[in-house]
Amino acid sequence: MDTEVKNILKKNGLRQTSIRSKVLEVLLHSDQALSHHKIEEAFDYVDRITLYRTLKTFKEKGIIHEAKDGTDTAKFAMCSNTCSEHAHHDHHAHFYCTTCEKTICLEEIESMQIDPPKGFNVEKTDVIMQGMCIECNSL
Amino acid sequence: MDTEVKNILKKNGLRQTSIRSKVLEVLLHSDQALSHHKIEEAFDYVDRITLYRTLKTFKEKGIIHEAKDGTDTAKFAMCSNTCSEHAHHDHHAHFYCTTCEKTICLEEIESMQIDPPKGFNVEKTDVIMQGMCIECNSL
DNA sequence: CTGTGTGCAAAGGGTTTGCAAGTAC
DNA sequence: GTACTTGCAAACCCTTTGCACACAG
Repeated sequence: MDTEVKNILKKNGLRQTSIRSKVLEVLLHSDQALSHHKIEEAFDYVDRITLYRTLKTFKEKGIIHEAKDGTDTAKFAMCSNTCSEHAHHDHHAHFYCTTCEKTICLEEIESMQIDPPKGFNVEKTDVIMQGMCIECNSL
Repeated sequence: MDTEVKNILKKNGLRQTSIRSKVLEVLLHSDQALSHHKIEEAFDYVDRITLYRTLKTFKEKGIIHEAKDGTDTAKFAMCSNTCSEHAHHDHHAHFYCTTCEKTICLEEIESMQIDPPKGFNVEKTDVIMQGMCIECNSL
């Protein structure tokens, strides 16, 4: 049914299982980065530990990225197509709306554009904004 | 002996206790943001729970700020003098060195300068850089 | 003396590890 | 059939809460 999901798993040498498929479906159709908890809720029931491992596997394969949003729980979102096992490219800012509690990837804000101080080598930059998102603002 | 420590506690209506004084001393004389764990190590022995509460109190009073550095544990550093109970100003970037594992406050990088997308209201922006710090670079 | 601070026990939440049973290929 | 996945139990770490005792003011 969802050939995109199938392809992603195949491309990464992962077996087609109902849990993996469902996790990918949920993330693919989400406009926001989701917590472990939210993903868990999308299932009638899923073993929490298995879900942790699934997410870890996806992260290692470069299928999803873990977004920090300033809250204590990590959020997960699909990587752009250019990501792979050895090259992640989630170099964008993340916005956490304190009203609706959504975590949104801001692809338009390239986090790597910020210059570090002289003498510092930067491998990775995270930009986390908190405030009110465009949807909550227009209510 | 350390009048600065005394003054900070007095100014914030906190009692002079050995734990609080020591925590402040440690943070005042540190060039980096320290984890709960590192602060704990500065003591011969300190009750971990009490230390949590001490840090929480300091944070609420605006004496210290909690820096996120991309690792899973929070780091703590002194606030600038302009911070108070109701107005925090730790609007600077933080650098985590993956070599020496230091977390450094980059006061020169104002995190609030980054513009959010149209329609979004930003209350707080965190910028976290990871890489190699100036000291490790010159070795 | 009074209220703030501390120490200890317990509990809660998130996450990982080990192992046996199940399943994709 | 074989290796990868899953499910369950247990454990680990970080952090918070409750309560009795200790101590700064």
